[in-house]
Amino acid sequence: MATSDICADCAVRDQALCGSLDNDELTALNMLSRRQLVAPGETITWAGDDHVICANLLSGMLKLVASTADGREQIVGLLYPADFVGQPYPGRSSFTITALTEAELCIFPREPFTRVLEDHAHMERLLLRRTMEALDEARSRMLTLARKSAQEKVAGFLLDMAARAGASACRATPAGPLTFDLPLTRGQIADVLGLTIETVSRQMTRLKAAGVIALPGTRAITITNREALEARAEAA
Amino acid sequence: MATSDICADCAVRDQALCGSLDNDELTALNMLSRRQLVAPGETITWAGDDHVICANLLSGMLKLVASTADGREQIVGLLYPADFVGQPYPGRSSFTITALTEAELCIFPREPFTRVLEDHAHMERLLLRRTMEALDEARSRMLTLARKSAQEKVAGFLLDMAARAGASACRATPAGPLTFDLPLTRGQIADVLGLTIETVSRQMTRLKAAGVIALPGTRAITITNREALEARAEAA
DNA sequence: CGACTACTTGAGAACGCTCAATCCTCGTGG
DNA sequence: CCACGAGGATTGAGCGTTCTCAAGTAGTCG
Repeated sequence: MATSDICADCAVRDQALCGSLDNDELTALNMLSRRQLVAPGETITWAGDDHVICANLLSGMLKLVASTADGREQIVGLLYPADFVGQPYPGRSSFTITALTEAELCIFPREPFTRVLEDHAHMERLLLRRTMEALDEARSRMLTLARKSAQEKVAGFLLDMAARAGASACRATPAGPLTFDLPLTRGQIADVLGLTIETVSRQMTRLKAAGVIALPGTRAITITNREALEARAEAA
Repeated sequence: MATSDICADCAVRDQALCGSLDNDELTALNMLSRRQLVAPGETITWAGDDHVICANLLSGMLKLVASTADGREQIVGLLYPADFVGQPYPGRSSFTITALTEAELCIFPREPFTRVLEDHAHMERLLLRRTMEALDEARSRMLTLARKSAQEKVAGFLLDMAARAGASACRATPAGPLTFDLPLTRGQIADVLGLTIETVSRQMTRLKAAGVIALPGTRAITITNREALEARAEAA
C-alpha cells in the first residue's frame, strides 16, 4: 500500500509479464505490489531461503549466483529490466540474487501472486515461454563454460553485451565501430564466464593488441572489427 | 490410427504431463499421438531444425547436445522416462536430441499439442513447474562445469547416478555398499561433465585406488564409502 | 579367433590459475 | 590544487590441472 505507484507509469508495463493483463486486472495486481529500491551489491534473496517473493525488475541489473561450500562463485544468470525475478512455487532457492547496479523492483508476495498467475492463463503462458527461453540460454551457456577457450568466451561475451547495449550504444556508421559501456566489472565478467579476473583482462588486452577492439575507458568498449571478433568467438 | 496404444497401459501415465488429464481428455490427446521406437544413437531432432514435435519419453534415455561449429560437444541435459521432450512454441531448436539407449516416445505434432496445452491449465502449469526445475538444474550444472575440479565433477556425477539408480540399485544393507550400472559410457560421462574421456577414466581409477568406489565391471559401480565420495564431490 | 569398441595408462604440452607487483582512475580531504 | 587512498585493472613469473597424442588392455560379437 504505502508506496505503490500506479502501473500506468511503469517503465516496463508492456515488456514485463503484466503486459498480458488489461487495466482492471492490473489494478488488482497493483494492490499486491510494493516497489523497492536496492543498492548495488545488496542481496535480495539468499541461496537456501524459502521462496517468498516474485517480482518484476523495473530498472537496473541483478545477478543470480551459485556458489560452492568453499566460496567459489559462478554467475548463472543476469537479469535485465522487465525480467521476472523469483519462483512462483514453494521451495528453497538454489541461488543468491544480488543487485549489480542500483535497481528497482516491483515485488509481490509469492502466494497471492501465484493465485493471480493461475487465474490468468495468458500471464502463465508468457512466464512459461520466458522460462523456456531462459532454459535454452542457460544450456547454451553450459556449452560455453565447458568447452570454449578463454578467448572465445570473452569475444562471445563482448558480442552479447554489444547486442544488449543496443539503443544506448553509439555507432558512427551502420557497419562502423560500435562503442558502449560494459555494465560489469572485470571480476563480474570473470564470474559470468567461469574465468579469473586476470584471464579476462589478458584476453581483453590481446583483443586490443590485435586491433579487434579498443578500450577508450576502463568500462567502455569499442568494437572496431566485428567480423574479427565474431571469428574469435567461434574458434579457439 | 495406425499404432497408438491406449494411454491406459502407458508406463508413465501418472508421472508424465498427461497425469494432469482425466480419461476423456486423455482420449482426445491420444488421437493426436503416435508411439515411436528409436534405436541407441538415433537422433530425434537436430539443432537448427524447426520445432515440430512435442513428446513424452516412455522408456530409455535421451541426451540434449549442444555443439560448436568445429565439433566440440557438450551434453546439456539428460532425459528420463516421463520427461517432456521438445518445445511447444514455434522457433528453431538450439540442441540436438539423440537416444542414448533404445527409447520409446509418445509423439505429438507441435501445433495441436500446444492447443491442448492452452486448453488445459493444469497441464500447462505442470509443464511450467518442470521447466523451472530444469532451469534450476541447468544453472546448478553451470556451477559444476565452470568451477569444479575433475575430481569433484566425477564424484558428484556418481552420486547423482546413484540417486537416479534408486530402485534398480542393489544394496546389501541400508548404509552398506551400493552397486548399480552406469547408463553412460565414459565418453558420454565426459560429455556431461565437460571433461575428456581420459580424465574421467583417471578420476575413476583414482577413486578406486582410494577405496571410495569399486568397479566390478566396466559399466558397474559400487560405492563402498559414500561419505568419502560426498567429501570428494564438495572439495577439490 | 580376429575385429571392434570401450576403457586404461603414460608422457608431454598447454591453457588458465595463483600469487604478487604495479598502474590507473576517481573521489576525498588537506 | 594537489596529495592521498581505495578499488579496479593490468602485467609478469611460475605452477598445476587437464588436455592431447599415443600405446596398450579388456571385453564382445561375429
